[in-house]
Amino acid sequence: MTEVMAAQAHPRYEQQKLAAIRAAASVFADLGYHGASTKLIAERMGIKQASLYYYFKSKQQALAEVCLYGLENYVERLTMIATARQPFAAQLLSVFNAHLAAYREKNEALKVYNDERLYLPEDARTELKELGSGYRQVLESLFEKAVAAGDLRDDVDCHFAAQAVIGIGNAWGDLIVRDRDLDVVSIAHKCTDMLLNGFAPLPETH
Amino acid sequence: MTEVMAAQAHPRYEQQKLAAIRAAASVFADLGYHGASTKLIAERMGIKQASLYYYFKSKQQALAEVCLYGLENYVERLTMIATARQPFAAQLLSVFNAHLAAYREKNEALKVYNDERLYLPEDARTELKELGSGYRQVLESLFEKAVAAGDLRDDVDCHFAAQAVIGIGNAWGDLIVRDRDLDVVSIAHKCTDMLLNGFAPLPETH
DNA sequence: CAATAATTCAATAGGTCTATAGAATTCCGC
DNA sequence: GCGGAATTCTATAGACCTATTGAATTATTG
Repeated sequence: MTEVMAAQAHPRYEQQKLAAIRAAASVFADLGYHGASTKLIAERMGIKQASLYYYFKSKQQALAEVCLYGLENYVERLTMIATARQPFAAQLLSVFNAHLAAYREKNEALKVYNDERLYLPEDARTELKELGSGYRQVLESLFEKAVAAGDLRDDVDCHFAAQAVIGIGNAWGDLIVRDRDLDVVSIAHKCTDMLLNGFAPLPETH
Repeated sequence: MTEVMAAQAHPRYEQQKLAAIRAAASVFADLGYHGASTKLIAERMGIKQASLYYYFKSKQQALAEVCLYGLENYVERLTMIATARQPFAAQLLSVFNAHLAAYREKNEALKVYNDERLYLPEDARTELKELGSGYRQVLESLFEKAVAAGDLRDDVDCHFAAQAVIGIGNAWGDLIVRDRDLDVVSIAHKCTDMLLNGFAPLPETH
């Protein structure tokens, strides 16, 4: 309700607000929303617990903002990939690369979005839901176009395919977050190859 | 330390202990480990909060037991599938069927194992780790055998493949838990087809 | 540098949670 | 139905957590 938050223009505020979101993302990612304490979030950004409430109205709002932050530019990036004029295989590779790179860069916030958003109240979730299901829909229509263009088998279930891409991406995303040695590019290639060609040997083409 | 727990033989105890594990699994699945309260777990099984401590030494022990319960027979079932004499494609289908069916049957405990086990202390996690990585290893060697037998391309990264199967299975498992209308068998078929043949159209075989 | 605004703080109210202790109740063989 | 064991209960200590309040501090601007 207070317009304090809207009174930006102060660079310090913006900077600290971002630090607060990042700290919250980090703690939520480590301990989960319910396991996290505002004290720890504040400590991780170097202020006292009560000061956090200068940037968040409540712990729940912090979660909502972390989730939004995690999705920032995420759907846009996918849309750009989907509208680029490229062979489908290259697009799919870009999708995996972008998905996995997002985990590596903003890993915590995205992880929080995936794992903790369900603890948000209904109304806060609807805003996210649009963004999130937007992601799946863009992916789905990318597959549909590829089927129409003959780049994919015409019996492909595009809804299934989109879910599968997200599932694989998130599964590897989690592993990537935990193990910094894993190579994003290599994994993206393998995911793409698996989805396109499968693991079965090529039939004899004589 | 107390031997009270070991003094079984009382059918009532076994029955209530199981009910306690199931109630804990249910609440942990809904709210996460940290979001769950012993009060709610007790309520969901129809007793008072303090009575729960007759069955669990602590909330943490409850989590450990739920996770173990979630993995029960899980690796065994996979091992049976892997050692059966069947075509690889049939085995892979069985793997997905078993994985998804496990989610549907004991969905809560398995979900808890996947999502909440990281909140267990080191020592409690090692026991689970053996079981869990056993699962991946059985899967991995199943792929290795298939490669050796020529049922799969010889450039398949079996570690990657095993992780992918688990990732896809868990992703769909989560969806299955939330939407009872989804058809396990149909999804298992699509997963198998995707992994084996990919989505790309078959090359012309003229 | 004075005044004003922005940011951070200490202190705490009020709530919930885990786990324990010991009393009350239920169950069961006899 | 009696007596002891098994199970469940009430009550509560002690810890932690969120959010508020109003004061203290720091930054900014004229």
